[in-house]
Amino acid sequence: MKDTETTLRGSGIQPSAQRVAVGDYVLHTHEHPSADLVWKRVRERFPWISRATVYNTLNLFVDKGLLQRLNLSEDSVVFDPITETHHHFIDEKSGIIHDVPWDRVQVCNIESLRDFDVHDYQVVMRGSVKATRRSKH
Amino acid sequence: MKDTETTLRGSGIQPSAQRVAVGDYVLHTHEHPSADLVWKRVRERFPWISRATVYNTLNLFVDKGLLQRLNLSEDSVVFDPITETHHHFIDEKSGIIHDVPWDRVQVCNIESLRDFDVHDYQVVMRGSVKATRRSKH
DNA sequence: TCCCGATTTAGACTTAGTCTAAGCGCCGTG
DNA sequence: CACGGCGCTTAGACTAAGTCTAAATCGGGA
Repeated sequence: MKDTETTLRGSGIQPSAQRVAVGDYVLHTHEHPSADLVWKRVRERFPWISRATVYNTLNLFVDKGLLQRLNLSEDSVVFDPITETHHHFIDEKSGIIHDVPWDRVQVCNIESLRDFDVHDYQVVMRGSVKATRRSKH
Repeated sequence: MKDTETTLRGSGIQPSAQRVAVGDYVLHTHEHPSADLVWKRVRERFPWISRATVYNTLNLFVDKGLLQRLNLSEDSVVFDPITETHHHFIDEKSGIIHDVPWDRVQVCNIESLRDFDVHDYQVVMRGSVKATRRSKH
């Protein structure tokens, strides 16, 4: 796992103890945490960190392109480290979000839309996880 | 435009003056309103309606399948009358959501996902609206 | 008409997130 | 080493969106 401090510098972010603590967790997780979950996770190691700092840091990471803010399911805004583009599948029962690799589905005719200049897109799927599915962790 | 009262009965909802007022607006709009915008619009005709009633009614409509709750863009939960499935395009500048007809783009290989049972999906696009676009209204 | 369950209401409460003002810490300079 | 300044962090107040509660009201069937 790449050194978080290096990653931050590479994106023009001045590292600090708090920012590295947030980055250590949120830039390497697959659990699609909400902002408050990030706060909780980071406090496990840095109990003194404040809520405002976590929010500021997450917003900073989003601005600098290290993190993506996702608004996929009800009642939750969620963060996802940016590695490569991918799709999302939401388990309707649990609300858990799974990543779907970019090349597993294809979207056609995006470029034929006359009215829109599409910079970015993804497929959002909802449904249930098949019983045979093994846990990803 | 189909009679709102009939639509409500058809979905097993007991009509009331307030519910019809909310339905008259929200079941026929294309402006993808937030809950508070619905409240504002409905109050233009029924100034005495309360916030709680609007929220209750919207939730009821969602439960009964008349309305879809969309979480597409930052800081907004938005309602969309359910007519037929369609995709969404979000103007990155204004945040305005546009409907994209279902057959304008195609998604392939959804059924090849071994781990998931997909009940429902859509393509969410972001970008800018081309200058030549005529207003839809 | 009366009654009972369903609906509506105002406002308190909760939750997620932002803002503000003060304090702290780190770094370069003299 | 002391100083000064800027940027980071902090606690807590504030805001906005939405839910909950308890009381009042409505409306349809016996």
